[in-house]
Amino acid sequence: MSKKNQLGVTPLSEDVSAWYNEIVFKAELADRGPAKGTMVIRPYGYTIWELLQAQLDQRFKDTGHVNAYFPLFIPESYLHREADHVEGFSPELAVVTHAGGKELDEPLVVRPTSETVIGEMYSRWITSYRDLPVLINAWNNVVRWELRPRIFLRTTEFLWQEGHTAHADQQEAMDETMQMLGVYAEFARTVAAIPMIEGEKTPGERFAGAVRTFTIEGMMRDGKALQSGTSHYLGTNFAQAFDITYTDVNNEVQHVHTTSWGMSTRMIGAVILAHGDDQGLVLPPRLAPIQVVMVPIGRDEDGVAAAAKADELAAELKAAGVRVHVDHRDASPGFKFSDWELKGVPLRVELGPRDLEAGHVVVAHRVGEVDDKGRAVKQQIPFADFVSGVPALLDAYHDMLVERAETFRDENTSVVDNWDAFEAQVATGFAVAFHCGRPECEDDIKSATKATPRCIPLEGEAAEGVCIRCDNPSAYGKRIIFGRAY
RNA sequence: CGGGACGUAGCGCAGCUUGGUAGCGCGCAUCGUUCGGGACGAUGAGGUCGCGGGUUCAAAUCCCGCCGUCCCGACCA
Repeated sequence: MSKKNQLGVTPLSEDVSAWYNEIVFKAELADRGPAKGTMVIRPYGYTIWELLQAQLDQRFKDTGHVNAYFPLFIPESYLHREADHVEGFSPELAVVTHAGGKELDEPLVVRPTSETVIGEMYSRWITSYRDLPVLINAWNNVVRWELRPRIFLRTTEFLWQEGHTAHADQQEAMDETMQMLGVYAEFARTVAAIPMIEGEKTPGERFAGAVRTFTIEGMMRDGKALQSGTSHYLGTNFAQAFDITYTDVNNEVQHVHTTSWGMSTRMIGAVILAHGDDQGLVLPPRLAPIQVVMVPIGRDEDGVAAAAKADELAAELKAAGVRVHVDHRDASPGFKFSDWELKGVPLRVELGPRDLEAGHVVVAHRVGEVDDKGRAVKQQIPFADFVSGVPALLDAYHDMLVERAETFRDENTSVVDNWDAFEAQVATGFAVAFHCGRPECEDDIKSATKATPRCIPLEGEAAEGVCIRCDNPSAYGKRIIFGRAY
């Protein structure tokens, strides 16, 4: 049993798993559903998802994509058309065998991902080079019967978006694959304040049915990696399986080259694990349901006056596009401070009789300088400056979170060239090392250290050496990133 | 599926060894006092002790069976 602080939360440093679960429940992000592995996303958590969705969706639109919706149920036979795909997903399929009171002629699988149905539809829609490219995204839910669920990180049913594009040739499809990887990395940094390592998965970690799989990998507060978005070049694998062909300018029939890319509710888990601390959640401002919380202080007339001023300032902030909330609950200020810290609100504003008289508010940042009691150093800001200054404060806070995460990641990443150093490094962070590229060697490293190749980074100097584990010549032409993963 | 822990009030837990009126803390409700870092007092509501059998005058407690949950591993966005 780990010791808990006064909030009843196990310290992050003590037990990350316990901390994570307690934060998710206490901050009211989500709750467990009645069926194993399912989750209820509560309003506070769902608002984060809506903010994430809106900002990611805008980026898809900006890069020329349109949204559509494809069915939840897929004929089981469809999955079998692409050999690697069915092999990869079969173990985790939920299959409907009975419906409408009788057994179905052909079972239906609940989509684990939609390459197959979408492939089928694309084969009907695409006939000419003039129909290409097809640039469609879908926001939906998928089901994968995972053996060990964890809220947000790996639930049986999860929400995500899956982009599916079809192109005339490899070059264009690869450009799309890389473009969307870049969109994810930019989004993660700009919106979620998480710096990501962009890279390619090794063959052993590739998506079932893909020719090449690219990933963004973030480092969580315990030094573990979280795959936070993927972009796949599928070659003509699905085009061949679903007969997606077009006639080119020379009147020759060609298979299209397809891509798929996705980001899921796991990203909420990434935000929790990348930024949180012993006090609770730390939300990046652009995903925070509440960016500024105002706590009026005082009783009787003082309290009424403070509350009125808080409402007035909040109305001005709201007009300026800030997500602000005034806490009118009948509870002590101290309670409210802790409560909003647990919920990760970036800026807290205190407004009491003394401030009213002086004409300023007291602002505390959720993460920032602390005093000797470990509490946020507060600053006094005149009313007028405050209202006009909040957007800049939030932007600066965002930048600080990015920098903090980046510094943390860099401090916990090391280039290693011998096995002992490798073992020590992956216990607490990322190791950058040579690898021979053999799947058996990857497995061996995993059973010895729990670490897996996270990616072959896009960045990173060309270099050759010997495998960190088996001394065979290195593959990939550069060092690759290893780490323990969620 | 393997290893571990656990199921008692909304939440966290004690009680079980040695069977005998089901408890504590938090939370909740009402009233009063409080209010600048999780305030305090008084009163009160809230339980088929996971489910099914068995032993017994009597089972949360002992016995048998089942179900479920969580954590660690294999799978994975």
